[in-house]
Amino acid sequence: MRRKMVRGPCCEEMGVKKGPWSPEEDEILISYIQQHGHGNWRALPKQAGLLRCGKSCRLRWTNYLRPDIKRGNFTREEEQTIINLHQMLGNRWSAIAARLPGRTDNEIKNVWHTHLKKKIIKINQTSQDSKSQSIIANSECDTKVFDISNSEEIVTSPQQCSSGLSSVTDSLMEKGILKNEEIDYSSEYFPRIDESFWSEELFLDDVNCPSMEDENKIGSQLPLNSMQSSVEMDSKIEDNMDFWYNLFIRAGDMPDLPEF
DNA sequence: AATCTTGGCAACCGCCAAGAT
DNA sequence: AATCTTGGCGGTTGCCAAGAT
Repeated sequence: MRRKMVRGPCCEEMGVKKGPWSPEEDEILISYIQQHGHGNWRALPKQAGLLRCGKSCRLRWTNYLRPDIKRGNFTREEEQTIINLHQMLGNRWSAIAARLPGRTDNEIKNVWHTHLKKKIIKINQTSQDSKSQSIIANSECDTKVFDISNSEEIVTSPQQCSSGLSSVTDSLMEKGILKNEEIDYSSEYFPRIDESFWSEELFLDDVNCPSMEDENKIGSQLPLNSMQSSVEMDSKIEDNMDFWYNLFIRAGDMPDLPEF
């Protein structure tokens, strides 16, 4: 019988330090990597003279010490990008981070859980009140709502998307991913994040939500509207990741929104 | 002023996939 | 082919500061 390999925690060794990094440790790690590169993370702490496990060193470097890390608050554009990409990819933080230069998956995950999710849930709850038959109302009002398998419409407004949408869908149709009859281009399928999303007060009476019937009509091939949980769908999105991302870049002519 | 609660974030844990042996 | 090692990822935890009571 084949046994599953199990590895113990990487920091089992005695004397290995855990918890927050001190400035001195940071300095040692930076200095070592600048001189030698990181090479083998497991061997690094010993060679650098750090009482840390390799994994801890790698995490500290990739999430905090790397020179190309961008610190500070996320811009609205970055937040919008996260929302859009999360809509496409679900909780695949590293894939999302790859589209946000200088931001780490950990940071994006944190900002999602602490800021963005709350805003969207607030919208979702308000939408539930006003649109009982909508897709959103059909979703459970907890964090699962935003799983790729069950996420609802969080995309830019029709105005924001319209310029890029037709070329996007054209291309997908060329590739055979999307069929013309599966698409309804009418703007009602694109509930919007408008200025109310970015402010503390939400005015959501006019959030556009597709009905279940509409959703079925659209089918399962349009990632912007109906994220599907299947691996097939997932890979289609992945294959066209740049394409979808470019859509959102093109759709970036958002209205001037107030600062937080 | 002291205590409790909440929110934000850095860091850890466990699992998995890929590459090496 | 089987086993081992490593790096990467996502979920979760725990600490700390700020705000509320």
